[in-house]
Amino acid sequence: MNKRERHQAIREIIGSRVVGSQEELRVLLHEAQWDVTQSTLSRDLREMRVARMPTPEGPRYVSPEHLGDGAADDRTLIEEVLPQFFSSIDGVTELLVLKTIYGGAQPVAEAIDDAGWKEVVGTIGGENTILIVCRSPAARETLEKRLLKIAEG
Amino acid sequence: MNKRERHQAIREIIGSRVVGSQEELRVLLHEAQWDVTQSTLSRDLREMRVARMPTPEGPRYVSPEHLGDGAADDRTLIEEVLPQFFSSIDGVTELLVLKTIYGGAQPVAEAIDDAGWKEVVGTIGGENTILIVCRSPAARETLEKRLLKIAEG
DNA sequence: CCGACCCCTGCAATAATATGCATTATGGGT
DNA sequence: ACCCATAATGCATATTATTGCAGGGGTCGG
Repeated sequence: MNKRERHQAIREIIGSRVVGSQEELRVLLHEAQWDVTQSTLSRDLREMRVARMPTPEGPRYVSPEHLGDGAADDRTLIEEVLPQFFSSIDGVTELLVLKTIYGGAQPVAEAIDDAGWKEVVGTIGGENTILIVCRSPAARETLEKRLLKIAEG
Repeated sequence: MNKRERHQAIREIIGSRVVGSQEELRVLLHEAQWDVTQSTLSRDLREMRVARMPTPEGPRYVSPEHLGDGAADDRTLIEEVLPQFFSSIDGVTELLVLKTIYGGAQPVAEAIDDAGWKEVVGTIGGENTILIVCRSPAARETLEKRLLKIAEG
């Protein structure tokens, strides 16, 4: 009887198959050892704000936050985007600040994430500035040189 | 008796106010000189793929393109929002980098702010990454463990 | 003008969801 | 360990949505 875990289970189910009614969901949950009534599911779905969307093939439940997932496109290579957007780079301790032309921060930040470099703890991109958190000051220096090299083409 | 125009009228109504039932929508349409039964509206809403999203204040109809809107509304509880979006966590010194699924950074950052934890100096959220500035490396470790625990449900 | 064939709609029956109330679990505080 | 306050749940039922069916217009080809 753990509501939070059950919510998670519900998300996984409605995210991976077509669920058209709360009764149907109840059966699917039952197969996964969750045993609750339709009433509870009605309340769960409200708390989770799961919407019921009618379609020609019948209604289906959809998590609002997963609706934009279809928009996800192909990954971008850092070698392609950085020379195109690069403006300047600087940093202190384990922080690296990379500036790009306007609008370039997001794609570049994404490309850096995708590169999967071990020196990188994480990146945050605004409009034209990216903050890169590095694992150490030494890692920052390594990364700074690498990015500069890539930026030059 | 023009279905297309009626659909447009429906879009305008549900886009400009809260509509909680088809009967309610029927009355509103009636005030705008559209006279149809609830049955017809059920069919219209299906053709338009208008979803019904339950909320604490009662159900409401939302156009598909606005479906994600309510997701981050007042669900500021970190326990609710983190398991849903969590991807990974890492950090250095007093910086903690939390990664989420795409689009999850904002709501989670907001939830962390709302939690009011003393270890947190501040947060910055991008698209799928949150930078959490902690009060000290020790605070960072404490927070990292706590968030990991919450993320697991 | 007449049918044949649509699509659209209302009506009424059926299916699905939401909720008031009573009961049981859960988490603090002492 | 006990008690209280709060939250979670099931049951029965109210509310809401969906749908099978039949009728009303349109349109097109004869």
